[in-house]
Amino acid sequence: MPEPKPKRSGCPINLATEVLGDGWSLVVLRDIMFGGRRTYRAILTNSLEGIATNILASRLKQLVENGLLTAAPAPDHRQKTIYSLTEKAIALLPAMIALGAWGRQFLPTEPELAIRNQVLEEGGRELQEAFMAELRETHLGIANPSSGQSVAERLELAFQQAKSEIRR
Amino acid sequence: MPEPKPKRSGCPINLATEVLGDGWSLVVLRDIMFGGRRTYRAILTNSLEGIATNILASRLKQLVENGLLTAAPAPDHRQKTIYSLTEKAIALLPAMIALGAWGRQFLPTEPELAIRNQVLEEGGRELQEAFMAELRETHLGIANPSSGQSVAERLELAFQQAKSEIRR
DNA sequence: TAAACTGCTTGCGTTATGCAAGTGGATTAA
DNA sequence: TTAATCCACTTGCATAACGCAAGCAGTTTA
Repeated sequence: MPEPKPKRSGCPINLATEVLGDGWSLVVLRDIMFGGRRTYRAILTNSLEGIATNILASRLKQLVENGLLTAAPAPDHRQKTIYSLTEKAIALLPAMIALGAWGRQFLPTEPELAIRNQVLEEGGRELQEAFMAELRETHLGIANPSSGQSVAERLELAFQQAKSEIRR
Repeated sequence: MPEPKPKRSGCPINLATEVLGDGWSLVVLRDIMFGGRRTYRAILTNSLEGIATNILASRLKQLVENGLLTAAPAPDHRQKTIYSLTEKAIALLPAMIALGAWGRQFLPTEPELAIRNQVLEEGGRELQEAFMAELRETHLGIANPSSGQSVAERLELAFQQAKSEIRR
């Protein structure tokens, strides 16, 4: 059995850094959380930043080991692996939104790539909770009683609108 | 003149990761922001995680290059460098609090190291704003009209209380 | 039965990290 | 005045991580 490697310290910021403090973990989680990618191939071929195959494999493995993802074979294709967010990963949403809001304010973001984050930030705690409930339904199978247009749909719509506005 | 190196993408999460996505940047910022360290030596000798000298030097340089810190010689000691947070770094506070809250919930944090984060999270937006105003006064020289006990003092008090409670 | 798809692994060169020691200027104490 | 200490690093070197391109083995589809 793999014993947990010793932690540098018990400070929450440090521990979060030890889990997520590399160049790819948050980007992979973003693609699963906001982009709806569920497989190695889906992440790889749609990767905006061009993640390398070995890096993606190692990150997925690490995220599973750290309890942020679970892996299960696809029902229709034994070799295909479906990755699901855990509650631990879904609970990262507020931090990701805060980090994205900071990025939008201080870093040279592109509007159509920032729009999902903007919608979620402006939607406040209510919209964030609704999105987390959707993620829990999609990834954990926890029934979500909310009705009407899903947050995921709203995000996708905003993204498409932003894209078309930029093209003209 | 140093031309900016090409970004992997204009996504806010990715850009934030490119700036902060390593094992030390957030930890150094934490020590300056919450620990009140202002010099290389102060960070190094109090480092909970035992940062190496060359890594600290390279991170400080990087953080200055990325506009999160400014460096100025100390008035009493020409060789001593005082680092100050920029507005860009102070604006990271909400994200750091959110990340710390996540760490407290899902990672094996130690109570006395988590208490500052907890106080700030439970204090809500109001306390966060008050602390940011204090940081702006301390690091940017922007007058802070607020009176009474400072947030920094409250955090320190909570930390000392947590420490003494643990020792018995 | 072959082609395409699946999730990887492997080799290899480059870059980053980590440890220990050293450097050189500034300040302080005897 | 001189020695010790403080200050912010740098340097050398070993190890680990990253990044690119290619390859691989099982699965499914045409």
